[in-house]
Amino acid sequence: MSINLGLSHLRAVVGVADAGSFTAAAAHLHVVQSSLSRTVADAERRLQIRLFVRTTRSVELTVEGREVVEVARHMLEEFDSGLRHVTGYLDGSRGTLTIAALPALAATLLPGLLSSYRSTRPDVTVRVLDMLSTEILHHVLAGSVDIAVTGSPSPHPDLVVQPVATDSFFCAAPVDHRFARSERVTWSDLAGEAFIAFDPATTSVRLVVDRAILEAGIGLGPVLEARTVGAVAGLTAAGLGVTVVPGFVLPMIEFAGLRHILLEPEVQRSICIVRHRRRPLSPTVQGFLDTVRTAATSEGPLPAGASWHVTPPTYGGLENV
Amino acid sequence: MSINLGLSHLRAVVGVADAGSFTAAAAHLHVVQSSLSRTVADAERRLQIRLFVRTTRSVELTVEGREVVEVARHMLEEFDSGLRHVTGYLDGSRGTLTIAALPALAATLLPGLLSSYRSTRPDVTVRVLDMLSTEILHHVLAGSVDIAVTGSPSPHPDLVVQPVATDSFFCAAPVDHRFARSERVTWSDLAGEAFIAFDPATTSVRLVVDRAILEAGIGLGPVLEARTVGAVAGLTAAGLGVTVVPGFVLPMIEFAGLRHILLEPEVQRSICIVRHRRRPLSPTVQGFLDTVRTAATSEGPLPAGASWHVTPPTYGGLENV
DNA sequence: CAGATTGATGCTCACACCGCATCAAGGTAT
DNA sequence: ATACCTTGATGCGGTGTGAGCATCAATCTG
Repeated sequence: MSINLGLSHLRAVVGVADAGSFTAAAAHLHVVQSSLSRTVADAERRLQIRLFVRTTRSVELTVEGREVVEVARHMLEEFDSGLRHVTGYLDGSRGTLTIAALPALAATLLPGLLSSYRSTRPDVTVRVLDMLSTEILHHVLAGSVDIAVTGSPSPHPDLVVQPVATDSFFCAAPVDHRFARSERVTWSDLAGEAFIAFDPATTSVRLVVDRAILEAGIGLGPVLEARTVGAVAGLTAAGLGVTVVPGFVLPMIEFAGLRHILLEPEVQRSICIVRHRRRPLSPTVQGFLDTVRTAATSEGPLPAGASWHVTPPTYGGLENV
Repeated sequence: MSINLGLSHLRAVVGVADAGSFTAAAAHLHVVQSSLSRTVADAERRLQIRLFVRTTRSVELTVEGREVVEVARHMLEEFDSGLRHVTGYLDGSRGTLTIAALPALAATLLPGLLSSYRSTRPDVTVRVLDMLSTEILHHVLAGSVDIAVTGSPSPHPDLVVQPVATDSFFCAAPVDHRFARSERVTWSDLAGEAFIAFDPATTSVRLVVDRAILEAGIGLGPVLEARTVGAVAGLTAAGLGVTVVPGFVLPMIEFAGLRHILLEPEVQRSICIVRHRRRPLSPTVQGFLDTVRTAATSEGPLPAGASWHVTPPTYGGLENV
């Protein structure tokens, strides 16, 4: 005989737990305080347990309350994400496609793909949200985007990942730098070099670069950090150091007149399409995936150092996106 | 602007999809048909999409309906299991402990543990549900049991698995069989032997045995299948063949007066405690886990071929149950 | 063609939920 | 110390959702 709790009970309990106050939670949930008070009391009555200890001045979770809230929060997240998956899918059926992508990919890889896609489905409204890689995965999991295009995503049981391209890392240096005249540059050559790095909090590139530096067993010279591609390119062009960027970023730093040299040993990241395992594939999404596959097999143009990951013609064994 | 669907809508839609009929689904959901008809229509109105094509004689899912139902089903499963986790946890706080276990473990391993547990918490009501290994994991995932004791469970992201013991496999033979006089028996020795096997549909032991036989690269003689330990032991004692059982089953076949010999190379299965990652640990569950740890470290008595998996005193790196 | 069964619809009613007003209790400020 | 403010709880009235009952049109069956 399971206890009958509704969604409103869960939202009320989690809301109060998060806000730490009935009044604040009520405002946040767009109901009046009295209603919320009743709903929480009702939940406690149904569970036959006290979830909060209230004094007239403060609200605190009980031990049991803390556990219940954790489970309830997960239930609500699952419910809401399910709802978003459904509405997103239905929007897709009505002609909307929402894609999350890394800024560099949104600027270089996506335009060509979307141009091809537009020619096959001119009626579809496409939204591109450029954001950081961790944010991207959250959006896919939460169901607020149809698919995502990102680099080497961390595995997750609810995510289906399909590599579509690989992207090599280059050293970019000002034209008067000694690297600009050399035929080849290795990671070890970066030892002691003044370096312009991406902000680790905002770009996933930094992670890969740090790791490669670590594996080369060297130390950099003075490091200068910047958040945007433009700033990094500008600082590099000004002679403040060299930098390392993936191939898909090269077109975006062209303006600065830098020279780029493939770093050896070659370090690659894979560019992947990520979608939620349980999100139904709407016609618009399916169409986009078809476009990507066509582009990959026909080897459409890509920036230097990047290449399509050609999907085998038969999908046996491989998870079909 | 997300669409506002309630649990009742989801239950109605999934119910109709499963029953294939409004009337049947209404009966199953304990509402009248008219109410269900309205609820589904309301869900379709809110989603602005047709989920079912109805003739007056049949109901069929649309393409979109099929996708929506799949997501909705998952949402309901998640919701209901969350509810069961909460109520199960609260029951635990009130003094109830529900354990799922393989029949052999419920008969041999659990009694001693529960006896110790009873001495520390005499007020707790303990329920033991013995069932097959696949069923066991379903119950843990669905939240209908606190924990489970089973052998080598398949990994699952929502399951926390803690090995507590290992169990070796023995060949059991009638006293007048040649194996009964031999010092050692290898898996290869089983080649061509008449064999009493467990029904593969009802016991997980069969899987392990089949695999070991396969790896030994031999074929058995005539195979006789039975479903219960008693039947297997009886058939073996009657001279109809030899059998292979794990150590925890040995006490249960003692009555038949069989001889058992450790099979070489030694094949083991690990006996594990399994719990749901998000299920809060009630005092009763925590107490039982403490009892198990105490029994393991004090090396309490076990059947032949079985040994405790002593948990390292520090839990660094290991997932603490 | 008559009867049975299907899902949809008009009607009524009950209950849950919401908002407003108010209260008691416990902090805060002068 | 006392007046004031903020907190959560509660009495009350209104409303909307959802349930059940009765019935209908459409269709299948014999």
